[in-house]
Amino acid sequence: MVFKKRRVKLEDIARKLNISIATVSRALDKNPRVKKSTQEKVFKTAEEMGYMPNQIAKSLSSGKTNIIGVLIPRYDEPFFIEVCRGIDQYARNHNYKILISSSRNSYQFEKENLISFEKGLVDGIILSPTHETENVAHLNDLTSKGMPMVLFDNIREEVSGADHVMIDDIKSSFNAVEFLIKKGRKKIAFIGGIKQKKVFQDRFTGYKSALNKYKIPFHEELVLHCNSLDREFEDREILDFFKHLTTSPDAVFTCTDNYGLLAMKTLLKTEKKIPEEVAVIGFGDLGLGEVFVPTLTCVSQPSFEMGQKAAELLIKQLNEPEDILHKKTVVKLETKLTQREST
Amino acid sequence: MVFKKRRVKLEDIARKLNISIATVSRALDKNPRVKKSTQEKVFKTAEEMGYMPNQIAKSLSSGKTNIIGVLIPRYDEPFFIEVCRGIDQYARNHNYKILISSSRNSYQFEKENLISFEKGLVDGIILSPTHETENVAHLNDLTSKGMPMVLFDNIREEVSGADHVMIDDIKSSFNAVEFLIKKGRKKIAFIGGIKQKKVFQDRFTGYKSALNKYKIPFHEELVLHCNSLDREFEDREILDFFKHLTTSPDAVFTCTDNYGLLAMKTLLKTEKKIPEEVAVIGFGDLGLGEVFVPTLTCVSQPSFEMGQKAAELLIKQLNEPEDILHKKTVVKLETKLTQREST
DNA sequence: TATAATAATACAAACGTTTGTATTATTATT
DNA sequence: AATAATAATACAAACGTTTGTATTATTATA
Repeated sequence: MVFKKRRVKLEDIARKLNISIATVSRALDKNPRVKKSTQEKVFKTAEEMGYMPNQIAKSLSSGKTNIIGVLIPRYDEPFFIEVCRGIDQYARNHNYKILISSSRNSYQFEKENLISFEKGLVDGIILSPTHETENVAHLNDLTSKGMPMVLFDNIREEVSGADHVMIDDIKSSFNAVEFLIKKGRKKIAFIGGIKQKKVFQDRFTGYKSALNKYKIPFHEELVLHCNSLDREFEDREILDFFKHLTTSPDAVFTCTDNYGLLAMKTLLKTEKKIPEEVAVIGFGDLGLGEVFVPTLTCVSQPSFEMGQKAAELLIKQLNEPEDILHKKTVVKLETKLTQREST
Repeated sequence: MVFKKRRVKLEDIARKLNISIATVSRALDKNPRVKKSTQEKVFKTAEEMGYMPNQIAKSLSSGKTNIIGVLIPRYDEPFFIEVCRGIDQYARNHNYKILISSSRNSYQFEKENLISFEKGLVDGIILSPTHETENVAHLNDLTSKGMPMVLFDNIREEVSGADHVMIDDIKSSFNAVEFLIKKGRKKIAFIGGIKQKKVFQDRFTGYKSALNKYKIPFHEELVLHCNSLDREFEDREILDFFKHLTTSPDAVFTCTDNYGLLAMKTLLKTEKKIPEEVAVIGFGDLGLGEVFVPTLTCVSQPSFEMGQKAAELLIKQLNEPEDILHKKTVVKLETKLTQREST
C-alpha cells in the first residue's frame, strides 16, 4: 500500500449507516439516548472500519487533554525518575497521561517549559522548581490563571495557589545525625548540595540542631556544600574536601546517596575502615546504597509515594469546581532510616 | 480573584481591534499578507490581553501535534532514561516535545500504549519493544497506517516500516571478550539478561565466537542468563550462580553494568582479588561503573546518541511526503571499551 | 383513531485555530 | 478621472468531536 490511509472518522460511520454523527458519537459513548440495536450496529461498523477516536478533537471539544505536565530539573537523577514513576502510576490509574519535561536546572528553561504547558496541552502541572528559581511570579501567575499545580521537592512556600508535597527534611536529617551521635560519634561531617535548594538548607538545619541538642560543637571545617551540577565535578569537590580536613571525622552525613558513595569511596582510598573508624549515612535510598561494599545506611525517602501523592493532589484539583478558589494543601511524607553496613 | 479567567483567544483580539480573526492569526504569524502596522497593533494587543495560543486547536487544524511518543520497557533503567534524554534533546531543538510511556515489560501494556498514541496525540513513535513481544503485527499495522516509527535497543527485524537504531552487539561483546582473552584469561564467565531480547542473544553470540576464534572451550557452566526483571532477584541469581560454580573463572563478562557490579560484589565477598584473580567487564557504561571500588571496565554504549539518532530518523520520516512509501533505514552505532580498574 | 407521552434520532452550534477564496481599499497607470 | 494592478483584509469552510435543542418516530392512553 503506497498511500497512507485517511483516518476513519465519526462521519464515515454515520454515512455508512445512514444515521447522524451525533448518534454515532453517543452510541460509542453507550449513551442511553440511542437504542441498543443502533449502538450495536455502530460498534460493529466502527470495529470493521477500524475507527480510532481523535484525541485532539476530543480535547478541543471537551476542553480537557487528560495530560499532566511534569517538570523536573533533570532526568539523570534517580530521585526525579522515581517521582515520575509514582506520578505515572497514579495518573494512569485515573486516566491521565504524563508529559515530562526537564528544566535542566535553568530558570529560563523552567519558564519556557511552563509557557509551553500553558498553551493548553496539559490540564495541570506538577513541578520541582530549579535552584535558580528565585522569583516565583511565573508560578503564581500560572496558578492565578487557573492552572492547577503541585510542587514537590524544592518547594517554594511563596507559591500560594499550588499544593506542596515534601518530606520533613529537618526532622529526617536530625534523626540521622542523632542516630550517629547515639552510636558515640562526635566529629560528624556534613556534605550537602546546592545551597539555594530548600531541601539542602533544611537538611543542614537538622544536622546543626542535632549537634546542638547533644552539645556537640559545630565545626565549619566539617561542612561541605557541593555546588557542582555535574557528576564529574562532585567527585573532585568531595575528594578535595576530605584531603583538606585537618581533623578526621568519625562519621559523615551526606544529603544524597551519591555523595554518600563518593564519601565512602574517598575514605576507603585513605584506608579508613567503614564503619569502624568512620560511619556514613546517605540520603534518598534509591538503589545505589545497596550496590556498594559496604552497603550504605540511608535516610529512605518515599520518592515513589511522593509522586503518587502529587498526582493525587493534582487530580483532586482538576476535579474541583472551576468557580471556587483552591485552598492550598501541604503534605509531609515520612522518611525512615534504613540501616546497612556503613553504620 | 475567585473566578478563573476565560482564556483570551484570537476572536477577542479581533473584536478589540475591529478586524477579522484571520488577519489576527496571520499577523501573529508575521504573514506578509498583513501590513506591518496591523501586525504591530496585533502583537501589542495580544501582549496586553495576555494572549496564549491554544495548542490543541492548532493541532486539530494543522493535523500535527509536534509530539513524539516514546515507549520504553521501564523507567528505572538508566539506559532508557539516557536514550530519552537524547531523544528529548534532538526533539526539542526541532520543535517537538516527547511523551514518554512505559510498557512495564508487558506486551499487553505495550499494545495499550500504542493504541493511546494512535489516537492522534503523537505524530510519530520511538520505541523499544518488550521481551514479551513475540508477535509484531501491532507494530506493522501501525506503520502501515502511516504512523512513523523508529525502533531501538530490542529491535525486531520483522518490523518493516520502521527505522532501526542499534549497536553491533555481537561485535561489541566479541571485542570485550577478545580483550580478556588477550590479557591471558581462559575461563571467562558470561552473565546475560533475558534470553528473549535480541541484544542479549547477540552479546552471547559475540562471547561464543570470541571463545571460538581463540580455541577456548565453551563451558555451559560458566554461563548465566539472568531472567529476573526485578532488581532484588538479580542479586540472588548471580549469588547462586557463583556459589554453584565448580571451577572458578578468571574473568567475567556481563551484559549490563549492574550485573558487572553484582558480580564484583559477589566475588569480593569470596575474597577474590579484582582484577588480579578475576577480571570483570560490564556493558552499558551509564555511570555505575565509576562509583564502585574497583571501578568497572565497560563496553561503552552510546545511549544518548542512540536517542538523538532515533529522534533524527523519526523527524526525517515526519518530513517525508505523505504519499511515498517509507524506505527502512538501519543505523548501527559504534561502541568502545572503556578500561578501568576491573581489568 | 386521535392525541399525548416518550423514545429515538437529526440538526446545528461550539471548541480555537488555519487557510483558500472573495471582497474591498489603495496605489499606479494612462 | 477612469481603470488596472495590487495590497490589505474579510468571509467561510475545515479540522473531528461533543452536546443542547429541535424534530420525527413510536408507543401508550383515552
